[in-house]
Order: sequence, then C-alpha cells, then structure tokens
Amino acid sequence: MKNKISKPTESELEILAVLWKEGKASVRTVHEELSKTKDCGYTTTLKLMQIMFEKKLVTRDSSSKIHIYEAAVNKEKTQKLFVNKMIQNLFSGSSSQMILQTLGNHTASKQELGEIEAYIAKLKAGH
Amino acid sequence: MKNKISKPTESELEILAVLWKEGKASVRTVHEELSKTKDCGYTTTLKLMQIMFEKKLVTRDSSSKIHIYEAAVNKEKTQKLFVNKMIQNLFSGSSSQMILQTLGNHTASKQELGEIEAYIAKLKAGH
DNA sequence: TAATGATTACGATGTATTTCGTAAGCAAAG
DNA sequence: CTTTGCTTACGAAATACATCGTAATCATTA
Repeated sequence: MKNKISKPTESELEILAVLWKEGKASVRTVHEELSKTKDCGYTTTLKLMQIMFEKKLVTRDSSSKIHIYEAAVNKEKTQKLFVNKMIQNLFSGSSSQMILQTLGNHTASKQELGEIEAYIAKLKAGH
Repeated sequence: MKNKISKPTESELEILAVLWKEGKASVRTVHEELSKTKDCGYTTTLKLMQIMFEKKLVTRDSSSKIHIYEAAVNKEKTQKLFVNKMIQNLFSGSSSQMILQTLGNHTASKQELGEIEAYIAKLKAGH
C-alpha cells in the first residue's frame, strides 16, 4: 500500500502548475490564471478540480463556501515521474542521451551551462 | 500545410520504439516484442498499427500477405516533441532546470558525465 | 423579504484511446 | 480437395478525458 501517485493528465498538470505556484487557491483563482493561456469555461475548471480531489491529486478546505484547494502531490516527485517515464519510453532508459539531446535543442545561457557543469563536477567528485 | 506530427499516444510510442529499433517489422514481430513487457492480444496490436497507418505515423508495404510496417516519423523529432512539451508543462520552460533535476535523480556513469561536459564545453565555445 | 450573483454539485455529451471478438482471405499441410 | 492456421479487416465495447449546461445553495444587497 504505497501512496501510488496517479499520473496527472495534461489538463490536470496545468492546474497543478497553478497550485504549485500559488500554494492555496480557489477554483476562481485557478481558472483566472488558466484563462490567460487557455480558453475554457469556469465549470470545466471546477469539474476538473473536483475530479482531481477524488483522485487525491489535490486536497481542499471546504469549511467555507468557497473551497480552497491545494496540491496534494509533490512538484519534484511529479517532475521525476514524468521525466523517468519519458526516458524509459523514448530514450531506452538513458538519461544522458536525453540530456545531450536537450542541450542541443535548447539555447541555455552560459550561466545555466555553468550551473550544469558545476553540478556535474560535484557528482564526479563523488558527492 | 506542414507535415505536422500528430503526437503519438502512449501505446503508439511503444510500437514506434519497436519499429525504430527493428527498422521494418510485421505486426507479429512487433507484437512479440511488446509481449515481453506488456500483456495484450494480437489483434490489439494489429488494430493500433492500422490506426497508426491512417494517422501516417507508420508506412506499410502490403504487397505481400504479411504487411511490413516501418516508422514514418523521425525518432529525434519525436523525442524533441515530447521533451519540449514536458519542459513547458513541468519546468516552466527551463531546460536547464530539467537537466539539473535529471542529473540528480539518475546515476549517470563518469563517462556519460564526461560526454555531457564535453558537449557543454563545445556549446560554450560558441560552436 | 426578494432579487442578484457567485459557488458547488451533478449529469450529459463528444471525442479519443485501448481492447478484443468475429469474419473473411489465403496458403500450406494432410 | 478439405482442414488448419495465420493474417488482415471491421465493428463493437469499455474506459478515460475534456467540456459544458443546468440546478441547487447561500450570502449579499436592494
């Protein structure tokens, strides 16, 4: 009996992103935020968040009329979940393969590259 | 009117992975390969591959009774498609953020780390 | 008190995805 | 020739996802 994370869907991820940023938020707040990039009705957001509550992807405080939601899944864990899945699915399990690809496709700043180098140096040093 | 890649589903990716590895393959071959890790019927695999043919994710040679399939979408392009989406969805568009996370979660060998370092050096040099 | 407005609950729809059963075709074996 | 076995085609069912309309609730305000 592990607290098995159910894999969030695309839309659910969008909502989680808002909650991770805001901390706690009402449906209205989340919907407003989503509306900046997405076009859908209020009840759609509401319904999604209700479903996410059933799936235990979020918790909510329903003591007042306006329910306040909060992410119930950890951001880093979720990132890991998706990254691992992708490495398995698309890179035959090789993380370095994915990293090399990503470095080639994106324009990371010199500063970012420096951070990555520093981190690698630390790893090589044997942490 | 670009040859817009339609995003393969989870199951379709599994099939593509086999085709990328094998080059050309019959439904039987693909199914056999999938069966090692997944449990589903032969006609399921067949149906999926037929749908993928309609979506133009694969091509096929149906000159003989046993149709021979081949991936119609490029492996690197598809990898890019998914990696980019994930960076957007889960890392606010920051590729370096994802890379740092990945380095932390996976055990890359010293050799792999070396390759990544070398690649970064090349990037910093301004290619 | 009655109307207004925001909120949640619920159910329905439409589409995509995954799965499989059954039929039909064809070739090899008996 | 007939049976057996593998293959594709087709359609149906089950599930998941995203979307929205409508009703019910409740507090505020007129």
